[in-house]
Amino acid sequence: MGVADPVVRPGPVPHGEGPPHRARGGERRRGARRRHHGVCPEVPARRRRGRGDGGCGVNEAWNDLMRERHRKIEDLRAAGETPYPNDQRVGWTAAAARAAAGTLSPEELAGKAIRVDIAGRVVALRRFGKATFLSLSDRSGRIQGYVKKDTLGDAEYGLFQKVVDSGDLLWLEGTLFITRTGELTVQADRFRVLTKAIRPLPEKWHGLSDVETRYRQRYVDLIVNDEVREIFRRRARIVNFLRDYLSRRDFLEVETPMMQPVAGGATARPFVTHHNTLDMDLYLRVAPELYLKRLLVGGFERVFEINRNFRNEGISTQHNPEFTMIEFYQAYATFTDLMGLTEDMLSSLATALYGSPKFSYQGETVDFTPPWERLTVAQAAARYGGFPEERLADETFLRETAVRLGVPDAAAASQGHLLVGIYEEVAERRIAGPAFVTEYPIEVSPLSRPNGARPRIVDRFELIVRGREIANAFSELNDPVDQRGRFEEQLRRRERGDEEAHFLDEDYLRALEYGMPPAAGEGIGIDRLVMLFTDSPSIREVILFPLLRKEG
RNA sequence: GAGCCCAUAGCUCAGUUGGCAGAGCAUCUGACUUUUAAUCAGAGGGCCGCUGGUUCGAUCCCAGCUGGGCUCACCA
Repeated sequence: MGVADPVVRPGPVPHGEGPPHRARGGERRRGARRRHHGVCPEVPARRRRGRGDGGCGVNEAWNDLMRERHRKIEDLRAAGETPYPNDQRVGWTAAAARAAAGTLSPEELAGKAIRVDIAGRVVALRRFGKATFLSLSDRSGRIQGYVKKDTLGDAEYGLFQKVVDSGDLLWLEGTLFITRTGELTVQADRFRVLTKAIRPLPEKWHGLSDVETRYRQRYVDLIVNDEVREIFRRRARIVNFLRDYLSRRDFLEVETPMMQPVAGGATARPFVTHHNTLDMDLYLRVAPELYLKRLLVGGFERVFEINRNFRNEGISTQHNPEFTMIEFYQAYATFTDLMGLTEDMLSSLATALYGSPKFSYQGETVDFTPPWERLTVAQAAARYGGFPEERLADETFLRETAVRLGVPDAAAASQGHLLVGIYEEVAERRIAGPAFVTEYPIEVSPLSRPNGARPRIVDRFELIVRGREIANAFSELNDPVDQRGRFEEQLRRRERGDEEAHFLDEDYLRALEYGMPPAAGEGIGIDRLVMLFTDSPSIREVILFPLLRKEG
């Protein structure tokens, strides 16, 4: 290697000329780092130790902490070890070791001399010269390891001291015992570095709290913040519960296209992508609805899908451009059947998670004990807006109120849009719930079945919990002629500039013409449900990798 | 898209009425064989987000930009 002292010989630097030589104080160090593209980076002389460390192979951008750790990789190699072996089998987990120890007293445990071998991330190290305690974290939890010189031997213990850092992945084999302070511990007589970490872990006490770093480097967040791991474990549990619940009731799980030639099934702006070979524009789906109902036509009378939808709209604590929904459809059922199913499903889920249908969200109690409140859109608007309910049937009143409340496009909107606009403005966010809001106007529900007695409203409900829409369900429109008329109305809206209006899907209409059984369908926002059940204030806390702008 | 707030060491944060940049943890050196935020002594580590402006001098004041957070708008 031998980069002869690269530290700077800056040529004459014209005064007052721009970077990188603006500040004289910083010049030496900066110069050293910057001036050697593609060559071995500079390592302070006192750290070189003539061992081929810190030389070529070391990334220029690495800081001293990382160079130090890279040096330890060379130390490992010098001791005949590889820093990234993949041949180590692991017999135990932390939880298995705990289970094996059970409630044995320290003496009983010592008597049984249980041998275990575990692997995991070193998340804490407490060194005492000739002995070291460490905390090892694996998929099942944490367990303490104890490594000491007279058990390991001088050479092995010396290597351990020299190369093992917090953040490394380590394998230990030894005997279980309980320390004086009562902690179950693996007293190791063998160890092996399974992966040497170059980057240091965040601080042990405050951990990683910078929200941006937590989302961008979720891997670090998951390493150090146990409660974050717990959120995503719980998310998996929730999804499994729902899948199991529906499967047991004879629903078939299916997967339908995420890339669709026509984006349908929801009022939303889609993302557009392109298939090169077919030279065809495709939309990322905004909903699986129209495909799932094609399956009803096909004879799968109960289907569900758990998957992502994509909506090219705003980002907030409630919205991520891609989000997960479960949608399910049941033939020969109506939206009122789905109210019962939803009450049962979600109260059972709450009970599975909390042992009770009651739980706390952001300091408020949510109670999923059935039956849940039912109220109409007009009742909710009247109650929370302080209007007499009769007046909400009067178009002039609706329009004036909507304009006053700042409902978008209130001047031109239909009566139904005005009512829903007012409801959303004054009522939705104030409904504590769980509540089924019903009697949506037909204009805002182009895929729903009209009510038999009152054709201006549809047989639909939204489930509101803590002011947020958690689910949306309706009896499905299966009259192909009516559906074509609804699509055509959506096209007229689109022509008037409504980018969220539905497209007309000819193939879907063709499917309806073959006959779709009467059915009801429901979509539940998984992310929002998980927020509720993990007490998370932001949707980004329950999505592993939320969308962020490109890193600067 | 708009308003408000934030950006300083690997992490968590102080700070400078504008004058060579600070702490704790982490790292390195030394002591230490039942600790768990181990302890003790010493050392190193900074493009103070980026680009300009003002100034003798900017991490600090001003402007623009980038990224993030919250609220609002849109939406589920």
